[in-house]
Formats: sequence, structure tokens, C-alpha cells
Amino acid sequence: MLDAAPLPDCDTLRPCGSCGARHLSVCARADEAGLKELAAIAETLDFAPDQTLAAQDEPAAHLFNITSGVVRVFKLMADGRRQIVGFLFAGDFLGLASGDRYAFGAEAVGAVTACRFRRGRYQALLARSPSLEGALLERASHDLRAAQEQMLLLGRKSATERLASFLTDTAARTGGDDIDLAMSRAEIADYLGLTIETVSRAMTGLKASGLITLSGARRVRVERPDALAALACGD
Amino acid sequence: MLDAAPLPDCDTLRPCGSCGARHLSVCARADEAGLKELAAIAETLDFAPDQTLAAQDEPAAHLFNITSGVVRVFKLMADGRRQIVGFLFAGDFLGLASGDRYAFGAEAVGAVTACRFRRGRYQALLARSPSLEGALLERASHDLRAAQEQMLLLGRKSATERLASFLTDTAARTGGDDIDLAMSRAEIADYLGLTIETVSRAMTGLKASGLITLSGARRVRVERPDALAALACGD
DNA sequence: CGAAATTTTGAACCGTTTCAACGGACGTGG
DNA sequence: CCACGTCCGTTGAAACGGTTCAAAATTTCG
Repeated sequence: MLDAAPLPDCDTLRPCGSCGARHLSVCARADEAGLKELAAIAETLDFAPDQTLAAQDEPAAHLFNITSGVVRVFKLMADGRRQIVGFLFAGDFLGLASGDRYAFGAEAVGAVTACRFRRGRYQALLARSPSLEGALLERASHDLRAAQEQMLLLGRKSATERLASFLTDTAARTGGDDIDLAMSRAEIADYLGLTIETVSRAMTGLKASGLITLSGARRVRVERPDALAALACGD
Repeated sequence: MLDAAPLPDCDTLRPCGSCGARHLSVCARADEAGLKELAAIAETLDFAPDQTLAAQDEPAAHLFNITSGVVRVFKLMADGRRQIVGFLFAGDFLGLASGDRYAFGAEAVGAVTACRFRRGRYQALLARSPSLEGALLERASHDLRAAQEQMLLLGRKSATERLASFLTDTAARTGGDDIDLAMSRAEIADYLGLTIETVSRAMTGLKASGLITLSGARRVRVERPDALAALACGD
């Protein structure tokens, strides 16, 4: 009987990027009884870089709680255009979007470990465990707020402002002004609604104005966090 | 004692624009006991065109259930740039975004009536009424999915594709290919991340290609729904 | 009917994209 | 240990889609 085995792994606490608070992960919110049931329907999995967790338009069989690594969540158009709607870090939850099919794809950026639940059994558990439902609602509300912020970015911000927003955000999420980017320029571009060339130029621009320094393409240090954050807001 | 007085007004059922299903409004989901309590903390209000329901960054004192009319939900930048993150119609719910302050502004587009709840008392009720919480979670998930779709639009679609998406969406939401737009070109522009001129030109373009006809700026008839929907997806 | 507001149209401009070439990091095999 | 090839990121130049500014046309409303 797999009682508490997979659970400790998905019980991660981490500071929230946008609001600073330390949200409990979904697993951690289950009550005593719920926790036991949760263990019974959970399994811990490892994913290789670029491996698929969920495929767009496929039946939504599972939900995930990310334990380590970074996951990209994206939507694809028929001609290949891609919009990354979010990056998930340890503690983040995947699978909230409604419907019986995934409205998005999800792939591992680097190596990822995640806690996986069968959707049907999870929902049955949910119905019996109100505190779990509350945790999910809190997270959904949180994600919704983040999505609205991203709409402002995509609809109204310049390339430089977008990158400044992204770096400020990422610094807050990973908890430090020394950022080790897990994602490529292509992924940043598809997240910010730009091309890799524009991302590169914007990065060079920020470096030139002394807001950041680079040591290798993926190692960014935010030198003037306040100025970067101000730029992100258009001031 | 105001028992069932304001409740019938916010018990609206309407077809869902994106998935076609008829979601129950939040009020309609409360159980017997919850419904009574809900009545006690609800009040029906009328809003004049452009009147504020909620102001960005102000304390989030209330939640709303729209009864009639259209509401614009938006985010503002310091220099006045505006991104409308969504339009709400009868039955839609406002106030899900987390935190103790509104992350967005909300204003009546035309005349609006809405059911208003005090946030604190609503949350207390929520804690005691799991079915209500489930309804909210369902709606939050639904909104999240819509937000992701909008991110794809804002990040990757051309002006014409954006307008085609908007018209297809609006036709589905208002239930008919004869659309009477409640919002101005400026509002459509701020929703689609464009300027009024570009919206106007895209509208002219759709008319020229025979996908729509116009009778007055705000009266749109979708002549070829399938072709319009295909265009919205980039095909 | 007349005035104000909104929408459409036109032309020049600009930021981002596109296309192309270069440079550097990394891993493999000689 | 170094040569080579590949992948990723950067840089440059030209092209494009959307914006900006300006003015005409249409609609709305008193």
C-alpha cells in the first residue's frame, strides 16, 4: 500500500512570484483523510527535456503538481504559431482549464519531476474534500490574475517593457536577482509574443543601459531591480 | 426581511460563448440554505453607462453577478494605455481575481444591472457552502481557459484574425449571427490590442471579402460563420 | 435640423519581423 | 587535446504590419 510515499515529493512550499506569499501546494492543502486518499491516486514521474506532459486537444486524463524543474504550457495554431501561456515551477499546479480535453499543451523545459493524478478519481476526491476545492479555487484565481497581467503585456507593452516584466517576474519567482534562465530565447519569445531576434535585441538593450548584466546567454543578473520594475510598468 | 427579493434577478442562465454549455450562474448554484443567506447579503444595483463597478487597486469590497448589460474589465498603465481583459454579459461573475484589492477596473459599457455581494460575508458563506465553491471553481477554470485563448490572440494573431475571433466569439455569446455590438471601436481596439483605426480597417476588410455585412457601425451580420471562424484560427 | 461624437479613410512613420550572415558554446570523434 | 560540426544566440539590413497624425464622412442625439 503506497501510503505516504509519493506525497512528500509534491508537498513543496515556494514563494509566489507575483504576490510574494507562500501558497501551499495543492497536495499540502488536503485534510488528514484527503491526504491518504490522495496518496493512493498519485504517482511521481520523471520527464526528460521536451517530453510531453499533456497534449493539446487530447482527453484530459490527468492533473499534475510540479515537483521540480520547469514546464511550459502553450497553445498552438494550425500553421505552427505558438503562444506559451505560462511557465510552471515547483509547487505549481497543471490541469485547471475546464473541459474534458486539454486546452493547451504542456512539455518539460529541462528535466522535470511531477506528481500525477487521474482526473476522474481526483474530482471524486475533490467533491468530498472542501478544503482541497478551496485550495484549487485560490490557485485558479491566482492564475487568472496572472493571465490578466499577461494580457496587458501582450496587448500593450513594447518589446523592452515585455522583457523587463519577464525578468522582474522571474527574479521574484526564483527568489533572487541572479537568474539562471531555464528556457531558451525561442521560449521567451513565444511567451512574450515576440521573435527570438527581438528578445535578443531587447536583452542587449537592457544590458547596454546597465539594468542587467549577462554571463552566458542564460545567466542574467538584475543590477537595478527597481529601475527594471519601473520600466516593466512603462514609467 | 429580504428573502427572495434580489435573487431571481441574478439567477440568469445563458449559453456559454466558448463551450456552448449553459453554465449555471453562481447564485443558481447555492443550495437551499445558501440561497437564503445569499439573499441576505445581496443587493441589486443599476449602473449608468461608463459608471464604475470596481476601481483598479482599490480595496476589493464587493463581488458582482451581472444581470443585464455589458461590463468591461480592464487594466491600466500609468501613462494611460488600457487593456480590456474581458467583457462580461448577463450571468457572468466579477471579482474572482485574488488579493484584497481589485487587480482590474470594471465599468458599465451601456446601462447595467448587477447583483452585488459584500466580499467578506460572501467568503464566509462560501466556506459553509461547498457547492457554491464548486461553482466558483468551475467559473474560474472557464475564465482561465478564455484568458489563455486571448493570450494566443494577443501574442500571435494578425489584426484581421483578431477581429474575426472577436466577432465569432461575440456571435456565439450573444447567440446569433446578427450582432448588435454594445461596445465602441475604442473598446474593441483595447480588447484586441490594436488601435481604433486598425479595427476599422480590419472591419472594412472583412466586409470587402464578404464574410460580414454592416448596417451602421455597431450592427454586424456574420454572413459566412464557418469562413470567419476558420480565419480566426489562421486557416 | 444642427452640433458633437464616432467611425472611416488617407499618408507618413516606426517598431517589430523577416531574412541572412556571423560568432560562440558544446559535444563528438579523430 | 584539438579539429570539426551542430545548435543557439547575436547582429545587420530590408520589408512589413500596425501606428500615428490628419481630415473627411457618417452616425447619434439634443
